[in-house]
Amino acid sequence: MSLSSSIEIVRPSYHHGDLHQALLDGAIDLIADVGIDNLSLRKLAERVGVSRTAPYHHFSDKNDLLCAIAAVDFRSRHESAKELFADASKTQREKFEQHIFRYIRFAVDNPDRYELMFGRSIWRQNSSTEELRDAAYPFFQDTVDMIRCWQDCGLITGKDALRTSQVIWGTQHGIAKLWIDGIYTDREKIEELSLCAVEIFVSAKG
Amino acid sequence: MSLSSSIEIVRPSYHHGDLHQALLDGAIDLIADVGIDNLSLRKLAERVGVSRTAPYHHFSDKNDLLCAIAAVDFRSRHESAKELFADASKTQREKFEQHIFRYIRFAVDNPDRYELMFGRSIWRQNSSTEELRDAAYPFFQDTVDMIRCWQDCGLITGKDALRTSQVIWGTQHGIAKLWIDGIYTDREKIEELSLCAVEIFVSAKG
DNA sequence: CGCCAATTTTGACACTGTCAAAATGGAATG
DNA sequence: CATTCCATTTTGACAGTGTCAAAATTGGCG
Repeated sequence: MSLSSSIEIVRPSYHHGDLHQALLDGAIDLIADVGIDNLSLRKLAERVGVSRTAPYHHFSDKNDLLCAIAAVDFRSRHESAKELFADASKTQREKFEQHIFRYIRFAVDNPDRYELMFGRSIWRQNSSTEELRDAAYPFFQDTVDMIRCWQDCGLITGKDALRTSQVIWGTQHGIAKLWIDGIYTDREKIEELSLCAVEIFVSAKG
Repeated sequence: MSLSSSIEIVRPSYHHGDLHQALLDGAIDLIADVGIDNLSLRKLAERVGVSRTAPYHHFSDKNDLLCAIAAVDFRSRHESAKELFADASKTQREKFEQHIFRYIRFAVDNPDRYELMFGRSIWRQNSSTEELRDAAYPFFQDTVDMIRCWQDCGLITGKDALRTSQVIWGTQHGIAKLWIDGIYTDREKIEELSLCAVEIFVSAKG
């Protein structure tokens, strides 16, 4: 309302500039450094320059923080998928192939972030935050709609849109997970593997 | 060598009867009780009736113990798969469907055991034990051979045996993981989902 | 200025995996 | 039988974790 308020940067919090955001940024940095398994709230607090328990006034517990980080990536993936689907310069077949490739490539290139997004810790037994679900479910829903469209135009099998979509999602997820968890080790062959999957789904029109 | 030795039960260890085996058995019990995430060596030691650090003389660390438990299940799954494949009373199509169904059903019915077998903790960054690899790799290899056979008899697509096998494995693993990790929640539809996957792979013969 | 409430810190607790050193007890040897 | 030996087990300890309760700080508002 005063003159100064229109110039000053808004400070949603008091002592720290914006500890909430700083924690999210710091967490992503820290995960990149030490991996998702070695992420601890204490290390994060130290990196941000704050005491051990300060984060608990912005996130109810560790799970809450993890959900918030994952939500950021879900929104980003959703945007990427929508952008791909709206690209008029590509054929439907190219879009479907890219859909499969991008998903797996993101997971393989960002194993810790993917592990967080789809790992059991944030989803198991109703521990998912409302914010997380609000970010993830529309992403899932839009993916089903995309698959349905590719069925309607005869690119892939048309028996049941939801089930087919879930099978394809499972395939992407499974390939990504097997590599991330270190069971399947041959990274150079991931693209070849993705292509094999695409061909199976495209050829399955009966 | 003496008379008594032929009657007495063999005791491979000294103080405890067979702590090594008791730890393996106790761990499986404990996992069933508290879940894989809440399994701790201290709780395990207490349940077996031994002090905190006793297990360290039979397993070099926690990872070593986890690998040993997983190895037991890998051998068991391998036997089950071989038995199915050798069943002469079933058609190849029935065997393939059962192959998919059994895998996913085992995972869904024993989420903690499956999580241990295929979770990142025991496979990531060369932390897998030689015993674990000796149990798991032959299982993987035989699975590829089975898929190759189903390709040869024209049941499923025949482009590349190894890649196709990996895609199918990925699909099974992905569906199982999405359910276990709590992302896909509808358990009653798991069978329907499995069947949808089977039909896609079977119809994909081009 | 002084109060208030949001924010942060300090202290503490129970729990984890794991190392080092001490204790134990069965087995072999004299 | 007594003694020594060594695998086995225990005790003690340490660093690290998530998280709660209470105290302290700090900025905004009346």
